[in-house]
Parts: sequence; structure tokens; C-alpha cells
Amino acid sequence: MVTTRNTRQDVVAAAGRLFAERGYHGTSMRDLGKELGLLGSSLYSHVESKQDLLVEVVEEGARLFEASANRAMAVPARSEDRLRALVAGHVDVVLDNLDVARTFLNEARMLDPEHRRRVIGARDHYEHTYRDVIRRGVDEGDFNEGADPRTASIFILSILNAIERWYSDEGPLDRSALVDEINEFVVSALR
Amino acid sequence: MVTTRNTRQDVVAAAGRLFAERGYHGTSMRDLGKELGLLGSSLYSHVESKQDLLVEVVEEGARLFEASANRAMAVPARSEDRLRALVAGHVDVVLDNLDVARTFLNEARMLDPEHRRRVIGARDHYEHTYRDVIRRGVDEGDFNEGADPRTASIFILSILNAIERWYSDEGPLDRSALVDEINEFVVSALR
DNA sequence: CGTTTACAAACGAACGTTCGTTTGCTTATG
DNA sequence: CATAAGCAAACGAACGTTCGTTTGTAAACG
Repeated sequence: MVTTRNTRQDVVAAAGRLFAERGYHGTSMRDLGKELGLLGSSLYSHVESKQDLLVEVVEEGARLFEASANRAMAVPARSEDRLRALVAGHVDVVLDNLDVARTFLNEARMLDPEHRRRVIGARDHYEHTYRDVIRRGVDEGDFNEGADPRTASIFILSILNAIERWYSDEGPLDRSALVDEINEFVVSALR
Repeated sequence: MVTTRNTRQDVVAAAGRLFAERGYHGTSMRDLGKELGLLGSSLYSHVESKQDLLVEVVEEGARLFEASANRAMAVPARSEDRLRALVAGHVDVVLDNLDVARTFLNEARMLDPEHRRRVIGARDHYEHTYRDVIRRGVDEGDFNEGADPRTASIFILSILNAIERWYSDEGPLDRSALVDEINEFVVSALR
């Protein structure tokens, strides 16, 4: 028997899992306890409140996406390749952290107003990275002049953020094929 | 004072509004009553259960999208114009029925398994309409041979289904400009 | 025409259950 | 042995729903 005690990280991870699956309001502290083999009340040894758990999961999501964008922008490259790197990074974040990403995308609106504002700010900042890359690509002649950077970035992120709703590892598309399909679609749309 | 009595339709409409705003599990029957100037208990004069309300709203969404697709396909046209009509119809359904569309898109997974299966079936059928139009467009040479109808239709629907998350009437884009932006993006991606 | 009958809509109280959370005690681990 | 983790029990509030009753209006009838 090697059953270890639970850590705060375990609780946060389980919360991400259930929030992603059933939604924040669809998950009770007792559900969450059961997931870890605990009573609901025992979670309060690790965490201050249920809302606290949501904050933790959503902010982890925000950090992951921001870090991914920074990595993609750190390498010198032309705009088209920057965009391709942004897309590949986004797909990695979503597929490597499905529960966190789903909670970030679907449950952030359940946050109290203050934290929600912060998350929306982070989301806007992330979107602006896409926007800037597209604008530069248009200026440099990589992309079509008719492309509006704002709507184009929204469309690209719409495709990326929907992945969690349909993609399965067991489907006909592996991860790199998925990235390629998205990038071909997006780059042809902009070119 | 011309305060009319509430009808079942009023209750369903208010439910759509609150389910869209706060989610199914984030809306209580008392919240819903307050929205109509009623007690929560009074809703049971109109409706059998809370789940019943969700079923009604979501199935209305399914009907609206299916009817829209049927209208777009009824007119003889080449594939590219069919696709443009599908997109325009989808945008109309979302913007003319924001609450229903949002509930359909985000809360359908809260349905009991039986109703959920039905809705997923309707969704699959709707997606296949897009897929078929794209495949025909490829066959007829309107669209690029490299375009995979399955992923392309998913990407297009990802863009369309995200509209409710960001679009505002008061933004810089009116409805027909939105439709044009999406259609240009999508058609260039496929061409 | 006035009165009774019928009915749908809403009320207000209460049902049993579940919610998030708190408290005090016990157990196990470092 | 000190401390962090977990249990058991309980809290008050909120949940979805049911109940018996009241209200206003519309239909049926003498």
C-alpha cells in the first residue's frame, strides 16, 4: 500500500478535473472530496474556500497561456512563423492541460468580479499578441492587406479555444496533424 | 398599469436569459421567479421541472439552427454561395436569439443523458451539412483539394459558435460586416 | 342579466435534501 | 512530540419541489 496523503496540489488538480467536466456550480465540495477519497469537509485543511480553488485553477490557465505566448515571441522569426509558433504553443497548452484549459475557458465567468477582471485582462493581453503579429505580417507583406488584425485574431482564437470541445487523442488526427491543419487553414485565410 | 399575466413562453424566455447569463446550475428557480416578478414556487404552474425548462430552451436552439441550414440549402447555388448562406444564416440565428443560442451552446451538456444524446445528434447533423457543402465544393473545383471537409467544417463552426462570446452590437462591426469578415476569412482559407 | 362554476396563475409555507463551511477531536507522519 | 491531514458531526442557508389556498377572469347557466 503506497497511498500517499493528499497535497494542496492534488486538491487543485482534482478541482480542475471536476470543474472542467461538470462546471463550477455543478461540482460540490463533497463531490470533490469523493474524487480524492476524502470527506468534503476535509478539503478545508488544504484550501480556504471553493471559490479559492476556482481562482487557483483559472489563474494557472492564464499563466500557461501567457508563458506559451512569451516563448513563441522570444525567437526571432518572420510573422508567419511567429503565428505558426503561437498556434502550436496554444495547442500544446490545451492538450497538455486539458482540465485547466477547459476550466479557464468555460468557468472564468463564475469568478467574483475582481478576479474575473484580472483574467479578462490577461485574456486581452494574450489576444493582443496575436493581433500584433498579424498586423506586422500585413505591414511586411506576408499577409493580405485586407485582413483586419482584430477580427482575424478573434477567429484564430475561436478555432483554438474550441479544440477542447471536439478533439480526441483517439480520433483520426494526431497532435501535429491538428496543428498543421489549423496553421494551413489560418495562413491561407490571411495570405 | 397594463401588467399582463405570465405565460409559459415568458417563463421559458426568462429561463433562456438566465441560463445564458449565469449557467443552468448557477440559476435557481427563485432567481427565475424574481426575474418575472414571481415566487419560485409559482413557476410550477407553468412548468414541470427546472430540467424541463432547460430541455425546452435547448431544443428551441436546435430547431432554429436546423431550420436555418434547411433554408440555406433550399436555394440552388454553387457550393461557395451555399457556404456563404450557411454562415449568414448561422450569424442571424445567434444574434436574433442570443440567449437561446448561448444556452444551446454552453448548457446542453447539463441535460440528462437521453436529451443530451438527442441534441448531440442534431448538432452532428448540422455539422454534416457544412461538411457536405465543402466536400462538394472541393469536388467541383471551387475549393482547394487539400482542404479536409471534416476539419474545415469544425473550424468554421468554431468561429461561428464563438460569436456569442465576444460580439457586441455596439462594437465597430455591424452584423453584415461580421458576416462578410467571416465569409472572406473562411472562403480564402478554402480557396 | 346576474350568479354560479371553472380554471389558470400566483401566493406563502413547508418539505426533505444538499450546499459551503466551521468546529473539535483523532490519527498519522516527519 | 509537534504538526499537518482527516474524520465526524453539526451549522445556517439555499436548493428544487409540493401543498393547500387565494385571486382574478372567463364560461355556463337559471
